[in-house]
Amino acid sequence: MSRKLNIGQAAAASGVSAKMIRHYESIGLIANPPRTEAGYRLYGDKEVHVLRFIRHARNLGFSVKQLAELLGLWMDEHRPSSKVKALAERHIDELQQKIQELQLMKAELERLVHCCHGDHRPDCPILEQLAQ
Amino acid sequence: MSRKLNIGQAAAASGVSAKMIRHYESIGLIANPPRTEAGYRLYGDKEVHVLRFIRHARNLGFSVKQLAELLGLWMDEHRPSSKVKALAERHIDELQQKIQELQLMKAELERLVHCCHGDHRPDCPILEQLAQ
DNA sequence: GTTGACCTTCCCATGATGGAAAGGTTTAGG
DNA sequence: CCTAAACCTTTCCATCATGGGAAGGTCAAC
Repeated sequence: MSRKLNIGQAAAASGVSAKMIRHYESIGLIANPPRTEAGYRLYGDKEVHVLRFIRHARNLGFSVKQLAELLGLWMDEHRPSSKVKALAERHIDELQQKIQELQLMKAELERLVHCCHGDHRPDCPILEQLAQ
Repeated sequence: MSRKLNIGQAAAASGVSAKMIRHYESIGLIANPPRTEAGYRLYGDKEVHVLRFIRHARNLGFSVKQLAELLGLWMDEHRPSSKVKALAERHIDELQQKIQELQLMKAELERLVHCCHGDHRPDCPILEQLAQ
């Protein structure tokens, strides 16, 4: 009883914008869906399921490239879960590296901000440090 | 005694790539430098100083837009340091928000990874969670 | 039967950075 | 003095994920 949805309805049902659905199709991440006679894309439950999977992975910060791998593993009945785990661990490492970068920036900025009076006078250790 | 540098030398002296120096010029972040008869850009100590300032600010994660503000304040003899401090604090907040986002992703991923056996079998809580 | 809300494709923009092509200049070595 | 290497110039294209908008076709409701 799963009647087909057009792209707007599929977007609403999956949380992926229509714009991005078309984009994912154009880069080959998802299959070309069937069309109506007028050319409207039609999505069934299965396609919406894939789109939701994509949204969840994107929410966890996976790149589209990693997404392609994840989708491949998801579709593969014979995947070893070790591959999925390794992929996720690689991503965790990337996230950690990014977090650390940002934390270093933040710590340095906080140090500078604590040194700055922040009043009407022009003297400012922040600018001085940037100018070195 | 500050002889003029061409763009490659200015890049080496400031740590900003020649490519980016031209880019900053094209978007109006820095002034158009004088040129030789052949059209080569020429940079003096002052310009290199500005470029170093830019690099330091970029290293702290300031956007080019914020950079324009920072440069304006740096040049302004009558700036109130409160403005610089406010700008920096705004940036700290942005960094913190980004850090938190990434930390949430990482925490969720770690939770999933800990549930996954990571062996030759296909069963994988990570994929199951993504598929929901 | 018209209007509004969809859909289609195509092009452009973001932000910071790099690559490469096609052509001119300068410099060092022979 | 000539040539080759190492510069410089501009212009275009690419990244990555996303959105905006235009121009035009379609569908549903009143």
